[in-house]
Amino acid sequence: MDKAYNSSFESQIYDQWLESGAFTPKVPAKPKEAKIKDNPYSIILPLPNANDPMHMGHALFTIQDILVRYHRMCGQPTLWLPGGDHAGIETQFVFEKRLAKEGKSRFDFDRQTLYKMIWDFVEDNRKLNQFQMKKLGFSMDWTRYHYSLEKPIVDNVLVTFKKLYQDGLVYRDEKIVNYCTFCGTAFSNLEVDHKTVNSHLWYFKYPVVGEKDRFVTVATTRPETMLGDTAVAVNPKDKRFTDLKGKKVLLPLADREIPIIFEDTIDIKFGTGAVKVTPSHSPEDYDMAKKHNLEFIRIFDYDGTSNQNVKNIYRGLFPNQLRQKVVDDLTTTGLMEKIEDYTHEVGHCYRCGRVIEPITAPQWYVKIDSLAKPAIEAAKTGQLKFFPTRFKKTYIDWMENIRDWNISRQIVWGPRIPAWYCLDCNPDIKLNFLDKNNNIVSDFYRNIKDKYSFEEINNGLQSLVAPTNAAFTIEKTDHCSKCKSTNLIQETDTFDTWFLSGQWPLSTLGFNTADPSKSSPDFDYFYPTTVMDTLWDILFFWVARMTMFGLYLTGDVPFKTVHLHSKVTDAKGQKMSKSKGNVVNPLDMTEKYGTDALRMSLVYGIAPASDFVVSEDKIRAQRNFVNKIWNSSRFVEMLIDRLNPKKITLDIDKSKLTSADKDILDKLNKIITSTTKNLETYHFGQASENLYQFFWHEFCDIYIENAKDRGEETIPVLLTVLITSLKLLHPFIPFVTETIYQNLQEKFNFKKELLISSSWPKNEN
RNA sequence: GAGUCUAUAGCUCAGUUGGUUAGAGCGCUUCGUUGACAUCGAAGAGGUCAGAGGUUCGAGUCCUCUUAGACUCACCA
Repeated sequence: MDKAYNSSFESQIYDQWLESGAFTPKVPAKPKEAKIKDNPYSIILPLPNANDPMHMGHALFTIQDILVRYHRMCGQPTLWLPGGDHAGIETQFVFEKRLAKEGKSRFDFDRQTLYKMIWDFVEDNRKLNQFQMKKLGFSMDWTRYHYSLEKPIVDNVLVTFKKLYQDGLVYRDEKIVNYCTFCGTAFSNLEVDHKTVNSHLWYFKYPVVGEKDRFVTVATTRPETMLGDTAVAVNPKDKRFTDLKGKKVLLPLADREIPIIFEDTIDIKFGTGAVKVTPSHSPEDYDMAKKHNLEFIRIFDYDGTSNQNVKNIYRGLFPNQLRQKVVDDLTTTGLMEKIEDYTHEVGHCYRCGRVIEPITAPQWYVKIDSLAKPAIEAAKTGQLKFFPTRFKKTYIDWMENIRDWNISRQIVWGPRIPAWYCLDCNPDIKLNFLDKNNNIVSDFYRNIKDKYSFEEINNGLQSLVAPTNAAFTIEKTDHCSKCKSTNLIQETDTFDTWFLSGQWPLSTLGFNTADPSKSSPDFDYFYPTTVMDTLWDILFFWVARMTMFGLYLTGDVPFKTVHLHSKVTDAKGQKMSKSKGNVVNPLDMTEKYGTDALRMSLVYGIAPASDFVVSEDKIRAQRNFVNKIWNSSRFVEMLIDRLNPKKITLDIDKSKLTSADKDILDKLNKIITSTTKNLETYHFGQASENLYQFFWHEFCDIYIENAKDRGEETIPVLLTVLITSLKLLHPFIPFVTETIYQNLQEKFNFKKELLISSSWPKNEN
């Protein structure tokens, strides 16, 4: 053996594991029946974004590898299924940043071309990502790898959409959505970051119609939206306004008359007690408008600028520009009463960081109540378990307050929603496309149908906006069943990524949504999977959605236990992310200290679901531990050589044990028990710490030191403790333990087997 | 506004259902070894376990309050 552990063995060892088939469990002929007897163990990998190079968050998949290696050694058929996610908006955002560097934008391309470009970009990175996971020693079944845009997976997801539609759970509506005008898409509530912003509260006066010198003063944080006001609301109990019943006010700068409405939800104490109502740009106002049947006037377009619904002088401005102009004009006309400092929460785009514009837009929704109900039940009954258990409450709270899910995104990168509109039946569809000369055309179909052929429109299509009353079919047909037109165009909205990844456990295990009886044996054998281990920050995004889909489609949860692990932070306690530029590359650490050292340092001493700071010191300390294991093994070999025994055996003669022997064997049995228990209960930090202590300070410092003065009768105990320790340590530090194990087999002619496939030790007492 | 979590050695953190002198890594002091060990070993300094009260034979561990910080969720102008 070499004098020090050398991580250059790693790739060779990994290949051995791969070739042995240890990563690929066999599914028996009758999976449903065999399942009960075999007790298979399965984990679906939280699919990394295919465009993402490895970061420390991915390195935490080590936790799953530990679980998988442990259960495999326990003799269970074990599956760890890897994958890659196209990651809709995330990937398109990254790609658009690259375009911007070349001075281009998404508007320079039709959607087919843009899609192809992003596809190629992802393909280049996808292989890298797989290579990196292998480097970290992850014992995933690569024969079952899936990518989220594989045709069968997408097809299955489209079938789910149709099923939801047929069950009356999909609808279109034009509600207020969280719209990012920069990213050009709507987002779900989860994708909005609320940030505290120092701003102002503007007080300005609306003249009461028919009453000279009488005004209603409103207080607002968004003066610019006043151009879209369609009412002023006051509390019916507010005596200051009771005499205004049935009156109207004149909206300044717009010269429209708008009603005064009475609404219980208005806080009498806030501001002036009178609120301007802008139904198209404020969620609360939207609700009020629906209730009171008010007019909707949308003054901002989806590109973020003010539109034709405002006077010419206010047109074409971004919200902050318009704000300045409105405030100026109100001031010069003497209607501005006062401006106060005010701090409040404003929604920002989680992706690009810009202010979210609440805006009415037609979108696709999934009715969520009937899906959430069984998912709540599953958590309450324990069909779905959480670790740490406190997340059960978080999960249930969120589920109980859930709102309908906006599943449409106005981006290119992802499967398009399978709905087709007949343009001739729906001439009010707005089309954005590049004509054959690459000029952007943006107009309603009715205005352009004579100018452009359907082919020209469809080929250069960027996006369309169909009114909510537009008729559509969810099957692609040759011609419209009503008017026989062949000008059928597919919805350009794509699915929220989580709509697709929410079905990941089903898709990857071969569940057949159209005909469940035709699902693959993998599904019958491994579903529901055993554990879902993931970062708690996607509990709602992903875990909740998977649970709902799983229960809706199969009647069963997709996984029995949700294990939520800690996030990796930098030295300052900040979450590592590419945008912050504080990413520590785990692969650099493996180069420097070896994969095992990195893996061990990731779990050593961590508490479940608490933050975890990566430090090089810690990795270095574990490197020393790995080296200690290496050298003590080497020394055991040397000791045995020196003793030159007649026969080398692992059989322990209990009648001849010294007190040192008894002591170490007793401690070995204890560490077997505690490690097993700790792994079963997800106490990886404790397990690794105990093993570290045992191996180094009990076995090396005491027993091996003692063995230096003994004869060959020490050999069985020496080797038993060493080999058993290797097995216990294997899930944590697979490479060094496997290397030593094979070395010992070679040297002493033991039976040949891979440590990865050896059996988990049992307490002999 | 609602909720969750954290507060233990100079630093980063463990401490699983309450039970003998509270632990690890790094750092620090002294000595030894350099014939297994990227050194390693032996010994040691360093903590009123945020503060106050309570439950208990017994609390870092359970309960209440206070203080400080972190995070999550949220359509209040």
